[in-house]
This record gives sequence, structure tokens and C-alpha cells, in this order.
Amino acid sequence: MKEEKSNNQAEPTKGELEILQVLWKHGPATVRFVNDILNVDRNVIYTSTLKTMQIMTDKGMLGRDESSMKHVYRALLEEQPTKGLLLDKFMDATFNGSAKTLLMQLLGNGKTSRNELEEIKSLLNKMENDEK
Amino acid sequence: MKEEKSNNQAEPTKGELEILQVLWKHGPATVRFVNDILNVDRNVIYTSTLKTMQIMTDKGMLGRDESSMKHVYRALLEEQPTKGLLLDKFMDATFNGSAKTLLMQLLGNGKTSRNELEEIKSLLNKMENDEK
DNA sequence: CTAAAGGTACGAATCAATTCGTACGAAACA
DNA sequence: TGTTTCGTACGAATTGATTCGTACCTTTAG
Repeated sequence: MKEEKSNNQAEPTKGELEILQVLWKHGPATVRFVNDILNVDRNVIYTSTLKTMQIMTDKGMLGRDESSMKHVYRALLEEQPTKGLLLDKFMDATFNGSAKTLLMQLLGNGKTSRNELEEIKSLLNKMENDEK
Repeated sequence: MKEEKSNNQAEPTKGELEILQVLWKHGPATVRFVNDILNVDRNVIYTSTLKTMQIMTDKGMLGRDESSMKHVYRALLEEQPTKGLLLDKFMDATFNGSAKTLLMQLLGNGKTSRNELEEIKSLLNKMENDEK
């Protein structure tokens, strides 16, 4: 039986992630809609977005409703688990898998505001309580 | 005057990062040494590692001492700033630039130990004091 | 001196992601 | 009823990273 690489966790590429972010944020949408959003930030040609979304559909990352001529795509990958997986991979590759090291880099780079620091701290406290 | 893309921050690829990690950890080294370390985890042929390191040298990421036949390479990119840059990019692409969201994902995925949580908390406290 | 071992240089094949041109069908509209 | 507009399908070019074969030079062992 041929091995159908469908099994383990799907890892979207950078471009695929952009599309997923749009669908996660706005819900099911047409290629036109997604492409318009992408074009706010950078220049993408319609058929490029279309092609990518078709490939993602083949990969099982997206599903689509073809009942209308304007196909409506939806994300099949869930937001949380997908981002979690990406974070894990990134943490492994860059910080040797250490959450602490990543954190120190994140908090030490001066880009995290005082305000965010406070929110994070209270989040940590909350977590400890919940865990009890 | 031709634009020499030398300007802005260098972004190592995944493969390049592996090599940088070795050099950051062990200091200047020959291709042979780096390749041996890489081969602990996966299978890479010597000339592949060589080629990549040569390309990295062209890109200005590595420097090398050619005085001996066995060239000795060293990282020109600094560890902290480079990882910081990668983290920023990743955070932008995946968490819309929000450190808080990234943190919540990181702490919420159950992979961060109770112990690490404590360390992180004390780190946060220390930061607040230093900042004062 | 000669052969084997270990280096570097470098062109080219490969692979995946991305971009894009073109063909063609359906719908809107003048 | 054209004809223009909007959509999908799909092959192919492009791009960047990576891998690898081969040529060739230097050192070392015999």
C-alpha cells in the first residue's frame, strides 16, 4: 500500500501561513477576497494566490465549497495547534528547544512594552492558580 | 552605483542556522569539524557542508582563515542579534507581532515545565527592578 | 618517488515554493 | 446577441536553498 503522506501534522510554508491567517481571521472566503487582503501589504497577482490555495487544497490544508462558481475556501488546519507546531519547530531550530532561552531573548530585546510585561506576569500568575 | 544587498540584517536559512549554531557553540572550526557535528543528527555529505559554508562566506555571514590548507571558519553574525531578528520575523509572521500572543501559546501548550515557569517569573521580576 | 587520504573549488542536478501566462468557461451588461 | 469582465485550471518559468559529482591540489604514509 502506497504511503499517503497525509498522516502527521501539516506544516504550512510562509506563503501558506499568510493565507491561513486571513481565513482564520475572516472565516471562509473566496480567492478574490483573500487576494485583496494580501495586497494590502504586498503585491500578489490573483492567479498566484489562486494557485497557492489550490495547492493547499490538494495538501488538505483547505477545503472548498464549489457549489457556486466562486469557490469558497475554508481553513481545515486549526489555528492554535498549527501555530503551536510552528512555534515548537522554531524553538527547536533557533533556541535549542528551550522556552526559557526564547523568553529571555523575547523580553530582552526591548521591543516588549512595559505594558505587555505586566500582562504577561498576570498571565503567569493566573496559570499557576489554574494549575493548582 | 549598483545596489550591494549587503546593507540590512542578514537572515540565515534553516541550514545556515545549523552551521552557525555549531560555530557559536564551539568557536572557529574547520568544515570537517562542523560536518562531523551535523552528522550526529542527520546525514550530510562533506562537500554539501563545504559548499554551504562557502556560500555563507560569500554572503558575509562567515569569515575564514586561509593561512592553513584547512581553512578555519568563524561566525561573523553575532548570536544574540541574529536570533533576535529571527524571533522578530517569526513573531510577525505567526503571531502578528504580538509577544503576548506568542507567550500565551508557548506557556499554554503544556510543554513548558512548572520549573521553567518559575524561572521565567523570577526573570520578569528581575527585569522590572533593573528597569526602574 | 608514488599512492592514498584528505582538502578546496565549482558547475550542475534536484527540490520545493512561488509566480505568472494563457486558455477557456460563465456571467453581466450594453 | 455580442463583448467585456470575472472566475477556474493548469503548465511552465523562476527563484532560492541544498545536494552532490568531479577535478584537482597538498600532505602523508609506505
